[in-house]
Amino acid sequence: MPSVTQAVEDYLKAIWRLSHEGGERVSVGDIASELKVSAPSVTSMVRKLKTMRLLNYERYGGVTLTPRGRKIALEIVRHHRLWELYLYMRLGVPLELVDGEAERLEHVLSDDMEELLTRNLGDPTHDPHGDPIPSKTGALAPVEGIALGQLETGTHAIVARVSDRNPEKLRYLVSLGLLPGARIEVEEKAPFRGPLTVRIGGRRHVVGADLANLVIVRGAPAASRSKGARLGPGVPPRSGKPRGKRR
Amino acid sequence: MPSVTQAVEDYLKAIWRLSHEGGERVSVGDIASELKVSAPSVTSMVRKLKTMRLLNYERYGGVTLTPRGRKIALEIVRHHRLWELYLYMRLGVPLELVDGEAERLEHVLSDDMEELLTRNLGDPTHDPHGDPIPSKTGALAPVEGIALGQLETGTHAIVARVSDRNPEKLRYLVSLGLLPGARIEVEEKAPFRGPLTVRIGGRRHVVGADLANLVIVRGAPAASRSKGARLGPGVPPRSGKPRGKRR
DNA sequence: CTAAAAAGTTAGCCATATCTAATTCTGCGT
DNA sequence: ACGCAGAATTAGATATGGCTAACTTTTTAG
Ligand SMILES: [Mn+2]
Ligand SMILES: [Mn+2]
Ligand SMILES: [Mn+2]
Ligand SMILES: [Mn+2]
Repeated sequence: MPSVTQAVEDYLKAIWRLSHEGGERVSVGDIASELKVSAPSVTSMVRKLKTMRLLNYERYGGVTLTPRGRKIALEIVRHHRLWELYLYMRLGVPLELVDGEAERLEHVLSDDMEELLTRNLGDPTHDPHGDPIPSKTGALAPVEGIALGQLETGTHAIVARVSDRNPEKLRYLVSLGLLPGARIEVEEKAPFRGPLTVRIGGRRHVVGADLANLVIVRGAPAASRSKGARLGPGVPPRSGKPRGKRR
Repeated sequence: MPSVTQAVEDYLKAIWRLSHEGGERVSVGDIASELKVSAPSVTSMVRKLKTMRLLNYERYGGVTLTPRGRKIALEIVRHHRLWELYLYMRLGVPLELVDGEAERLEHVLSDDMEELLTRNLGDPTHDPHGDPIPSKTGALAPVEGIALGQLETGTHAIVARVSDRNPEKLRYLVSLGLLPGARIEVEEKAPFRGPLTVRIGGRRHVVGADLANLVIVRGAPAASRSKGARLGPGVPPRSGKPRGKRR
């Protein structure tokens, strides 16, 4: 009987993320901090979601998503990441702002619009932070790679993903040029979780361990020419025609 | 103390429209039908808006917007029309669908995004139906022109505006090519609110009086070169024209 | 093994926004 | 001038989602 409101969508998405994509059990307290609401609010919502058969829940026992709940969560994640990419590529919204904007837009995306967005972006697979975009059917590519902080001195790599949980930190990472597609080399790594000296596009930067662990990298594909270079915003701000005529 | 929620925004926008852009008094009943809610809902909302000093209201006396209320209404109208134009021009959303989409998106547009949208569209002055877009400061160009139904036989004109109140009718008008920028000629007008025979881009159509009054036209600027031709979507959305291909 | 601490739940409120049914105004027609 | 029909308001209820304070269960540490 109850309907899928914006609050319901945000809860399901939060639980999906906290359970590391839908598997593990999630505690009431974690949901509360993730969504910045009180624990009683979570208990009450979680009981409602149970009656809607969107998650499994026993008192004092944490929650897991049902297939139906996961389906809705993935749909919202898809909306979120499509909007992020669109805003970044086509409207030139700064990377550290796209998450906040998408947080509201994700609840406002009709099927028609989703289709148009998808086509306009050429069936994209990843959002501008490097997170995979769930397919319409709910398939989700795995996030491959390891944390920058794990790399040894001398390693070359390409940034695959940057966490967007903290806009401040993301802003700083962006200012270093440490974003998806960037080629990097670890010039030095101090021991005991020490900072890394990283070469990024000509410049050298020292990056603390905490920050370095927000960045996921994958091995550089030999020293060939830039293949995986994710393009920045393609916004020639008032160019009439969106390039490719879709077939 | 109460805040400007989505409901508040929709009420203010409705009142603004019903009062013909903010002047005349509006009755509770009219607001109720416009928003498709019950009269008691309106009474209660209107009392709240009064405490927020967004409108003037006395029991049994109808309402008018205060300057603060009008300011918010215009901001939402601006959002609405910017989104409409953006969706139409850049994403290829069919004209008869943009209003519905914008109805939700209008509540989700940060200042940053509004700025980007505006720039991307080149400081537009009119939405795709031909309605003026309020400026950031609240200035609004007047709607000039007369209803198509008023024209006499033999008149040439250019469509300035098409009402979007009814998606079905709009869809039909679009199929006739009767949209902003179109050059037309009234070939014949039957008396007593009779239908018009109109030449639109090569083709001849018969348009009933009711429909004809949804279309506002202005005089054709001599028979010079097409100046006012409002461009269609910059997106060749997989077909030439936004021929709505509903599922 | 047991007693705090931490986590979670229940109880009771509040705010927002709607509705139906009952009541009260207002303004019009006779 | 008055009564009545229609418009508007009041009364009372429902649904959603959030909060604090108080209580209960589980977990952890000594
Ligand atoms: Mn993201
Ligand atoms: Mn959200
Ligand atoms: Mn419109
Ligand atoms: Mn709206």
